[in-house]
Amino acid sequence: MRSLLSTLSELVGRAFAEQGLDPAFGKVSISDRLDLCQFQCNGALAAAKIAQKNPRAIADAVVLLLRNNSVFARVDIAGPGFINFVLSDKYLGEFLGQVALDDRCGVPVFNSGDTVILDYGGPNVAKSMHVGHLRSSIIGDSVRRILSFAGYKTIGDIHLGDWGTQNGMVISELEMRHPDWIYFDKDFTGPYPSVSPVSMDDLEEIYPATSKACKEDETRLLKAQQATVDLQNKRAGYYALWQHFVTVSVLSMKRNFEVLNVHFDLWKGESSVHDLIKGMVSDLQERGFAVEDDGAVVIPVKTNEDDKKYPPLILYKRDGAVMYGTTDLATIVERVRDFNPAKIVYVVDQRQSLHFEQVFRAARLCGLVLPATELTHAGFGTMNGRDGKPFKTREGGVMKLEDLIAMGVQKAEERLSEANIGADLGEEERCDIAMKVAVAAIKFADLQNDRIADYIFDLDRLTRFEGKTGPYLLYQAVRIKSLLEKAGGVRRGAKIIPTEADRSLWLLLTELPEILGVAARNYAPHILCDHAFRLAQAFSAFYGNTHILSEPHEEQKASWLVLCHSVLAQIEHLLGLTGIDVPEIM
RNA sequence: GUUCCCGUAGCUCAGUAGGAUAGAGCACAAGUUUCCUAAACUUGGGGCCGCAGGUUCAAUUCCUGCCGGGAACGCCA
Repeated sequence: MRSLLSTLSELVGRAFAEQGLDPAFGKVSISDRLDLCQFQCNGALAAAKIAQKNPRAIADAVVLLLRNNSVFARVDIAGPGFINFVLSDKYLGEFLGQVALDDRCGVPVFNSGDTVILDYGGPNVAKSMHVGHLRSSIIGDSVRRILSFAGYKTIGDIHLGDWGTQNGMVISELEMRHPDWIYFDKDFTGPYPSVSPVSMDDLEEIYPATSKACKEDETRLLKAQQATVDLQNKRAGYYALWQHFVTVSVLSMKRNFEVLNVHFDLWKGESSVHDLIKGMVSDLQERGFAVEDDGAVVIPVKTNEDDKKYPPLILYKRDGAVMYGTTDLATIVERVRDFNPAKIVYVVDQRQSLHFEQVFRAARLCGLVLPATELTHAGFGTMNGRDGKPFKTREGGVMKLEDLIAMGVQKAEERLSEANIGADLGEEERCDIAMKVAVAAIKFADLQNDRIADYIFDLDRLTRFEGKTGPYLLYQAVRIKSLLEKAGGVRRGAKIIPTEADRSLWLLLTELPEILGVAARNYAPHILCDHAFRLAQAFSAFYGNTHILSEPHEEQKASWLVLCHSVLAQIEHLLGLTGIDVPEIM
């Protein structure tokens, strides 16, 4: 169904058109002055210059055409030419009646199925997931849900970091520790054992150790780089060992992502495109885009359109290894070939903006994508500690994701016991509720921030349950669920009667389509978080001074129950788009 | 040095293609529970929207410069 604002804008636009003005001037928005009106149109001010008329004169003419329309209870002019609208309760009630019956909460489909590929998550093989991986996963997952709801066909790809130097580091470290392993016997022809010789715990110890060693010792680093080249050339033992790293790491990742309710359609990685690289590079060399420079093969990406200085994108290092720019470019080739996407959106740390600028420029320069294909780096800011530096635990390390979640769960469990909620439930169900509360707290605390800005990671804030938090929203939703259950359900199609007590809340329910449009256009989940909170807060105020179940007038009670139902539906929908589940009780 | 991002209340942050009186949470002060879940609600104090110009009928929002903070800048990802 159409949104209220677009319907009103069209109506007002026609009034502008009748004066020979662009109907776009009729754009209606939510009022900034709710004390004066519900909706406003500022078009008369903008039109004044073009029409060479006084804005009030234009507004007067528009108002004259609209004043007797039954949609409005009031249309008037304020200040220099703002046109203010108050809807008739009859129209508002009828419109909201349709919203209440709509399973999309009144949100139209914005797009008829263009394919969008979302690249997010991107954890590295052989490293454990820490809080730093949180943002990419949950922002990306939310953007995927938003675009999917908007009508796009979405494909979420985790794009594992599985082909880089860290693998060579770990392999060479293992070779030094266990030279007798058959993986390092060049004469061994296989098959290799099916069980991994290393566990995730082993890898968590090995990677930091080898990483440190490589930083301190150049010959150690050379060894790691050589192992990387050998791996990329698929030396049998190394490749078999690497496959174990991937299996073990992916298993651990899946556990984390399941808890976070983060979903991927594809579990591809940098290594997935390895076989495409050789052909792609030689093609680019033949066409003159890729050139040799200082022993490496690069694509100069500086264009003449601007005088910005960009380093070239490196395809092959001097030692013959490929880099993530190479795999990212090849991945574009693969995605275009397999899915012909309208957009590819990368939800990756903002600090990589230069890298993506290089990759995107290279892709366009070499004609690897159609000009109309959107390539976007939807970057996100760094999680900093209180000192403004990237977050570290007190011990100086990074906090593991599992530990963070466990802290939240423990706090939620304490809360349940204190309030004696769910005492009659089984251990498993109580655990499920605590998990949902903890995940809501963590996700909401992160997602409510504008994606691009750095933000202060505060443990207390991530596990806080009061105020503008995930648990607050869950709590409001749960309260409504409980109330609806006590009321014995909602009468579908019940007449909606706006009153002083609830009108502002009803009006809030008309805003969802535009909110979603903004969130989808800007890849901005925080817009949804903010709106869900506003809804919950407005509902809570209403709930506080209105006793619904004891209302004697049946018509009024039925209208309020529709209100409760609609608020719940929208909150659940908004939370669903951020990947937050609402429990039945809490 | 070059480029990018950020600067809004004591703190953490919103402000959705420029609009009328800039909002929320936390913290602080005072209140609310014989009644639908107090993880709640109500009320209060708190702001040269970093600074200076410019564009505009209108700038927290767009442009330029400066100041302050962060980041990236060829063989890590």
